[in-house]
Parts: sequence; C-alpha cells; structure tokens
Amino acid sequence: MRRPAKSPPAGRRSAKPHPARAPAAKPYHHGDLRRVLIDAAMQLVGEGGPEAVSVREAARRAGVSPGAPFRHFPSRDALMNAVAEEAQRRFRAEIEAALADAPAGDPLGRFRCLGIAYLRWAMKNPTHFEIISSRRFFDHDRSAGVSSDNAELIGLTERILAEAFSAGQLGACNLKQVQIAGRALVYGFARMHIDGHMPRWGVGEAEVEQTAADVVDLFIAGIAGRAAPSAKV
Amino acid sequence: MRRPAKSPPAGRRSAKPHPARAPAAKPYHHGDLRRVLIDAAMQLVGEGGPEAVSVREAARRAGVSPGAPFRHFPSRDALMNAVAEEAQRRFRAEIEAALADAPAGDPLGRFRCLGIAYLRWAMKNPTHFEIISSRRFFDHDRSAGVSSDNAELIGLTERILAEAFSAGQLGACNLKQVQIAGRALVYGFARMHIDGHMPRWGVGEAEVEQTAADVVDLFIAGIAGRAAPSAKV
DNA sequence: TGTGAATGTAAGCACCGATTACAACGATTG
DNA sequence: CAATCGTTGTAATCGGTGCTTACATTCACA
Repeated sequence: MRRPAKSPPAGRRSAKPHPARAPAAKPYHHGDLRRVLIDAAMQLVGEGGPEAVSVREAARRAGVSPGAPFRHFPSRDALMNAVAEEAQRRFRAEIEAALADAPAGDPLGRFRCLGIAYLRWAMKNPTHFEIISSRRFFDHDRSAGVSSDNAELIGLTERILAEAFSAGQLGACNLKQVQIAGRALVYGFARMHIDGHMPRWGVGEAEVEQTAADVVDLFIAGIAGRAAPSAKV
Repeated sequence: MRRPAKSPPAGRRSAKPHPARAPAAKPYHHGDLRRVLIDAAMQLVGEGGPEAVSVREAARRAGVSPGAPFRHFPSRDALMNAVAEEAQRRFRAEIEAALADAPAGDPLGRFRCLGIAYLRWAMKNPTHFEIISSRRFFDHDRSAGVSSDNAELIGLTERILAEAFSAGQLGACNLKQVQIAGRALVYGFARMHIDGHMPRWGVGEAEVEQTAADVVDLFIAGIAGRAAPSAKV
C-alpha cells in the first residue's frame, strides 16, 4: 500500500521453480495458502492497522509470488473480508464464553457482563475490532455466515433485555432505544479507545478498563433506576 | 490510492508551458493552490471517503502537475491534516451556533442541545466526521490550532455538566464518567451510522434522526432521574 | 534592473492491485 | 500404468500511486 516500508530485501528463497523431486524441500503447491494468507494479513493488521495490509506483503510472508493470492481471493477486499470473518468468529467465541460464566437468573447482570466482555475484547484486539466494525473492510450482508453470527448476537441482547424487563429490572422504557443506546455506548467507547481519543478525555491506559466498567455501570444504573415513568425530558 | 478509477483521460489542458505573455489565459502560478487542493481533497472525501483521496487526483482537479502539491504539503498525510482542520473548523462552528440558540438558564437542556447538534452534524457530514475522529488521518496533538479547538469543546461540555450538577439537575454521579459516557454514546451512534450498522439494528435512514434524539433523551433521563445516590451497581 | 525566493513542470523511483500467459503438480480416469 | 485435465503456482506486465529530484518560470523586492 502506501509505503509500508519495512521490506529490506529480506532473504527470499532463491526461487528455484522446484527441485525436481526432492519432496521435503519446497513443494510447488503450498498446501494451504489460503489459510496462511489470512494469517499473514491478520498479522499485518495487528502491526499497522487495516491500511497496512497489502496482498504483496502477505504473499511475501507466505513465501509465494505476488500473483498467487489471487488464485484464492479475487481481490484485496476479498482477503480483507476473510480476515474480518476470522476476527468476527473469535469475537463471538469470546462473548459466548463470557456469557456462559454469567448467572442465568439475573438478566441485567448478564447484560452488564455482555457489555464488559464486548469492551474487553475490543480493547485487547483493537485492530481486529476495527476490521469487524468497518463496512469498508467487511460487507456483512455479503458473507452469510458472519452475517448470521451478527444477527444472532443482536437477537441475544434483545432477548436478555426483554428478560430483564419482564423481571422488573428495568424502568419504563423503550427496549429498542435501550438496545441501540447501549450498543452505541460500547461501540463508541471502544472506537474512542482505538482512535486514540482517551488521552484527550483524561483517561490513561491504566485506567481505561476500569473506566469502561464504570461507564457500563452508569448506563445500567440509568436504565434500571427509573423510579417513575417521568422519563421523558 | 487503490484504484479510484474515475479518470477517463478527461480533456486536460494541452499543457503548453505558458503562452508567452497572455495574462488571462493560464498563469504559471496558480494563485492559491493550497486552498484549491484542500477543497479538492474535501470533495474527494465527500465522494468516496478518506481512502479515495489521492494527491494526484487533487492535483488533477486543480489543473496542476502531480508534483505541485508537494510544494504546499510535504506528504499526503499533511494534506489530510489540512482537510481535517478545515472539517473540524466547520464542526466547531456548527456546535457553537447550536449552543447560541439554546436557553442559558437550563444547563441540562444545553447539554441535550449539544448532543443533538453533534449528531446532526456528524450524520450530515459523515466523511468529514470520520476524518476528524480518526487518528489515522489527523493527529490532533500535532496541529495546535485544532487541538485547542477540541480542548475547548471538551472544556465546554465539562462546564455545562458542572452547571447542571450545581443546579440540581443531576443525581449523584461522577461527572467525569457522565462526560465520557455521553461522548461515547454520541460518538458511537455517529460511527454506527457512518459504518453502516443502523440497518442491522432496524433503524432506517428515515428514522435515524429521530432515533438519535431518542437516544440522547434516554441518556439524559438516565443521569437526571437518579432518585437516590444508590447509583453504584 | 536584477536577483533570489517561491512555485510550478517533467521525469523517474519503488510500490501497489490486478490481469494474463505459461508451467508444474496431482488426482481422476481409461 | 499412463494420459489427461483442473488446480495452483510463476513471470511478466499494466496502470495507478506517493514521493523525490532537477529544472523552468514568475513574482516581489532591493
């Protein structure tokens, strides 16, 4: 891409097409190039953000010619989509693991747990989170598998909120609004962290996790503590 | 950048160096190329997002050779920074105009007004908002003018919240947490809109402005309606 | 009237994404 | 066992990009 630098002609293999019939040297066919390319791209994302991913560099790291990746991905965007799907898969696994540990009897507690887990993962894997959330690198509607992943997560929070409401843990409120506001809150917080806004708001790296929890708690207190339906300002 | 396409060899001027001494034809010196380049870049941002900005295309639109912009901006990033400063200036003007119309006696109302204005501008100028908020295109710490712009806006909301607290419009709460949560909420909502998440959450383009207002109101109700200092969950 | 700083052009580098023609495998068949 | 054919790699190439350097032109000021 735009001057990723970092490529001194680091010893590429001498590119002999293939050593006749030495089976262990360097087989002409890579084995699982697709997988390796995705891994390389993820590594690149981790190093320099989504912009730093180039097909050529991924191919270089896979020890393969610049044109080879296009046998597996029709375009750079397709590669990015594959990376995003992988990231989304990991994200979902983390969320589900966190929810599995949460008490089933306390819906609002589960809601809180969801928010905390979301923020923790996003802040620990900032570039992966960025890839997932940006439509530029990942067309959710196009890739059915992940799209349903996402829809499932949305449905999950919807269900949890509905349970909380039924259990009387929520004041009078519009559940859809609560859901969107909650999502906007954690999404915004995560992106503020990623985009480097936190220092400007007086939140150091050390306090950011505590602040994340505080913010989630503040929101939950806001929707839970509604004494009367005098909510409308 | 990466295949912005859109450039059929549309009639470039025949590039005669300069017509001897015809003063009105095409002066060798552009006049205010810096300004024109920023405008062209802003236009490009509006058309295809920050990724779609290329120095060459900006130069093309300014009717100037590909190397000329580098007399005014040492790098593409510098150009993007200039674009971001311009966008930030417009953003700030909008916010201040909105606040000027808000009643002075109702701090919480002013806070609400601030949030609404923020969201309205962000959703009307999505790409400009994206540039402002992403550190990739704009290093806030580097450009003093805009940095202070931003610091002033942060200080402003801080003051408004403090006033609201003094006026008894807020329940017992940590003001800093409220400020960060509020920011995360509007930032997240704006970015969700930009990143195309809204359809997934069942919010159509027609309802998005109303939803934005609802979400702001929900948040304000949450921090205002605190009956007792039982805030901590 | 000169002269130097400012600002443009032209040419070229390295890198990128993407396409094409060709070569080497490897599995499926006859 | 061997021919074949689809898969997956290479090599070369194209146009686009950011950026640099050498050179040309103009403007403003001494």
